Amino acid sequence: MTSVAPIRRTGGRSARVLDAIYTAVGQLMGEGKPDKLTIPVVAERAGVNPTSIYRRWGDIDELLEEVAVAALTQDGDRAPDTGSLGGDLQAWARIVLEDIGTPKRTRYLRAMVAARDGLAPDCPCLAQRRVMAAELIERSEARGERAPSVAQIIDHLVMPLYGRVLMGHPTDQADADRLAADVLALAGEGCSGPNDR
Amino acid sequence: MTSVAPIRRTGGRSARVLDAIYTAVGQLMGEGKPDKLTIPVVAERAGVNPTSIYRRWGDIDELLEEVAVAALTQDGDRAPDTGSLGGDLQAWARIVLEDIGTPKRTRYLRAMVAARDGLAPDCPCLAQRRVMAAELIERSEARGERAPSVAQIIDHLVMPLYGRVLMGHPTDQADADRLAADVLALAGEGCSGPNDR
DNA sequence: CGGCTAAAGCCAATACCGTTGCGTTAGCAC
DNA sequence: GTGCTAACGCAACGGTATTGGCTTTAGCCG
Repeated sequence: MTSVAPIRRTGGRSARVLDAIYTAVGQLMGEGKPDKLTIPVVAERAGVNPTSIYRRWGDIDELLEEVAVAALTQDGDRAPDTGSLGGDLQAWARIVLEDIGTPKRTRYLRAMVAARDGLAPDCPCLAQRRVMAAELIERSEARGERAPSVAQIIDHLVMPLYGRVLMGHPTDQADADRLAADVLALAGEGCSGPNDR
Repeated sequence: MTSVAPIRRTGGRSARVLDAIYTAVGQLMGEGKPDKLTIPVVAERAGVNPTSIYRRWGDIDELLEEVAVAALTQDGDRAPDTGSLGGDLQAWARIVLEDIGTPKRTRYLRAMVAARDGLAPDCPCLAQRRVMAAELIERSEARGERAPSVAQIIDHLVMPLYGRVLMGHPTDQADADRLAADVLALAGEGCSGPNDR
């Protein structure tokens, strides 16, 4: 059987509905606990029929995950450029903390983690971070400095911040600064071999 | 008003019911996603009336959180004692990864994170880790070695592991080893001041 | 512009969850 | 053993999420 290509309709109304749903989820996530976040509620807030949501996603968690990754992926933050790796790391650490530290973003993060099952090669919400880290490193090496690897920055700067936020551990700018300092120290010492993971 | 002390009944039947519920939650968590984990389901699996669960916890999330912290707190792991800080860190990193890397434990971790709302001074699932870290440090300093702080070990060894697991990022023993090596390097260099946070 | 049909809306039926009131069982203290 | 009552089991209720059938709207293509 020659299965005909299903022609998607992405424009006009569909786009409008989808956008309304996204913004509705965003609003509701910004307001309170995700516990009471149910499909009928989202539908009403979006001025959309619940059936549409059921048809398109089928499950709240799927919708939540989709919105969460969308929200966590598009951070238009520019990588800081202070002239030194230490300054860049510190500034960037503060930015990341500021970003994921807001209640809404924290809920998004938790929702995304909760929705996750099994192993996925790389989490979409870290992709942007990797790009940023790589940019910092590149600039640093262009200046002739010793720089840590992307993996090291992710593991020792981003992961602690994400972990703290996820666990609800209070974290302030000073903590971010210390993490940045530690990573910088790690770069200065080539102790752990090539470490180009 | 002399509020009479409510005499709890912890023995016999109550204990049996509670144990059945705990094991039921454990089984169900080991099987699949927590999405479909509802009170009636747990009750049926435990051979217990749903009312008992509602009365005692009132909410699934509370029950889940309680079981999760119970499961994540009681790790009877002995802190490894290899004779050197580097060896201890590496062995411990492997243990921790082995622990939280199992599907069941990972789901527990995710459930606990999802249940979290707002900021709490310290996450119960990290308390035991802190104790272990402190023990490692103590032994190390007794040998006259330079040791990192507890916070550093948590931030740079435990958090990356937890973060990776939570995000579903594939992690193997080699990754754990590298993290341990990095922390060790961090200890060797006193770059970031006293750092006794 | 007009036809085709994907996608949204509407409505009713269903299923399941959470809740409450009351009778029954069985710890704990004496 | 006996009494008291905490904790469990049972059953019925109310509400809300979910599903299916059908109609209506409006993208996309010629």
